[in-house]
Amino acid sequence: MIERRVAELVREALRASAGELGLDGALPEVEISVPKLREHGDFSTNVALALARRVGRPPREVAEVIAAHLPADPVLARAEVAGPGFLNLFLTDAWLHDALREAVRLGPAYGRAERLGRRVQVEFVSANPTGPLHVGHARNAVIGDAIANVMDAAGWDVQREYYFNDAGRQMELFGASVEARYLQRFGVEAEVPPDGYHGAYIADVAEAIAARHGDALVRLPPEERAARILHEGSALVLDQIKATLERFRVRFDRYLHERELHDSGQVTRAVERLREAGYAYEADGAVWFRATAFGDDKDRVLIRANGAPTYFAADCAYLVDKFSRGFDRLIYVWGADHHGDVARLKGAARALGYDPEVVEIVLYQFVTLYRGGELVRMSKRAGDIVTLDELLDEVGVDATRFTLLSRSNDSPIDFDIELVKRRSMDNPVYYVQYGHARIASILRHAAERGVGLRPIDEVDLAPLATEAERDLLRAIAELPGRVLEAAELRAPHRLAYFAQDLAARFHRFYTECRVVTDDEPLTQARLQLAAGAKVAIANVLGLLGVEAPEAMERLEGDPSDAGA
RNA sequence: GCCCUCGUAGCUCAGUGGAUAGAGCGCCGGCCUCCGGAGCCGGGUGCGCAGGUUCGAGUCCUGCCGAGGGCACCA
Repeated sequence: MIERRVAELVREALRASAGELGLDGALPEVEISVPKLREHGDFSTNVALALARRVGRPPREVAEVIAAHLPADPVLARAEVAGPGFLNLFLTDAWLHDALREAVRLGPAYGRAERLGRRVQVEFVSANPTGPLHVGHARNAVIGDAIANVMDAAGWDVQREYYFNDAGRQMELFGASVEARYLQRFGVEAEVPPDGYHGAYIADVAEAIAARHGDALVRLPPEERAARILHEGSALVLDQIKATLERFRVRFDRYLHERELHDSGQVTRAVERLREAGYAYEADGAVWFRATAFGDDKDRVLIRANGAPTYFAADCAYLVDKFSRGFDRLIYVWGADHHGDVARLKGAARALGYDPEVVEIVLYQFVTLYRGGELVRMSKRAGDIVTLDELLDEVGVDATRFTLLSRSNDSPIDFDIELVKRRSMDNPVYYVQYGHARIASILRHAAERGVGLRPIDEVDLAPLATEAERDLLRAIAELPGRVLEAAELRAPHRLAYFAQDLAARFHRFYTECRVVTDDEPLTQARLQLAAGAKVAIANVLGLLGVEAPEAMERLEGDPSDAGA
């Protein structure tokens, strides 16, 4: 990557000027940034600013010294000292051409870093199997999925995992709710518990069980019946969740059931381990975790007075399980309503003897559904929800994913179904996809005219000289760095913005530069540029889980459609 | 009350301590003999308030104001 090469040049210059600057000890970190203004060069570094105090000389003077020691390099055209002491570097076009060649040659692999040999687990969605997924889960799903994609591209070995909370009170309520509906279906008097689940989907689950067993379960002893229905009901919901996720293009390497942690004794062992470490104690008949030792507001219950372990106890067991699998990073994707649990989870990690820095929580704000400006109220208990499946039926996977990834995790999202459905500029996903389809169209057009893409190493790229062409080249060249950045910051939304930037630069290029002309060398160079842009857009969309179409339907009322 | 997140253009939002803070939407005006006009070009207004750290603060720290969320032997 070009930034690395530039940074190395600057480091060499630093080494060479160390004597003159009276610089002893370690060299400072060299940061390379892309200036906002063209006049400030292709890349810029602030080392001189950072170094000025240390060597006791004015920053501009330091920058001059470093500039004078920059090694000669075919990629480096010139360096300028500017502003308070920036060192601005102007490169030859060779680096832009190299980037384009790489994009075209590598295709789908362009922007993928070398393997780091580091392992990360991303645990996300992890919704209870008590009902269908909705938009809130959808945001969790796309954030986790995109972070996994992006970290994979950045060189991490990623494992995606879903944790089913299929034990505990909520599941019992779910089971009791399904059971009531099942019994009602066969004319047996039964009530859904007041704090149970009242949605229509509960009746659907009951119906599915009835379809399988008829009224056979009615005659079972109550305890056995409850267990059967809970088990089968949650399995049915789970299958439905998996199907929805599949459709949403979210895949997992592993599903872990909380039940297993209990049945295998891992929960008991984890609590025991906390006790041995001196971080668990008994009081009021319950077993407590000394969370206050780690900055939490209060101590937390591990085992209730009635002997039942809490979810937190299972979380501790899961933590032990995750650490035992040797990950370098453990990422949890949580809704902001769980921020209060962060301290105790990290505390648990420390108490169990692990490095809490390995545990990383990605929090995201809530999604509020609107329809044409009108708030869509949702209550899961009352069963008044718009399911993710319904949402996907109505607005589609691409628009849903892109929209949910187009805000920072910290920003709440107002998801207006009518707006996201619209194929308009309220909806940038189509702008980006259109860019991709347009390039595909150009390439088809060229092919029809008998103009094919030659191997890019045989093509002279020097004809790419206009501002629009160079801007597009730069965007393509920036992609690998953007991917690393998005991965490091766990901020996939940055790629959603970058995708729009890429598309915008392509659209301007398209408007200003005719690709297929009688000028053969120019045509060939521009075709290669278009092909590189296509790769870049496709790869960024791919990381977001959004399709890059070869063609799109023309809009009704599109004037270009009139004569076609 | 305590804790977390957020407050940037009329609206919705970007902006990992750097130079003149950006994009889309909306509004006004231009651009199709030609590869897809779902496009392109031009037009302008803004970092909630007050301190502090720094050569340099939208970004870091403190306080205040405002919005959302969390403070269970619930998830």
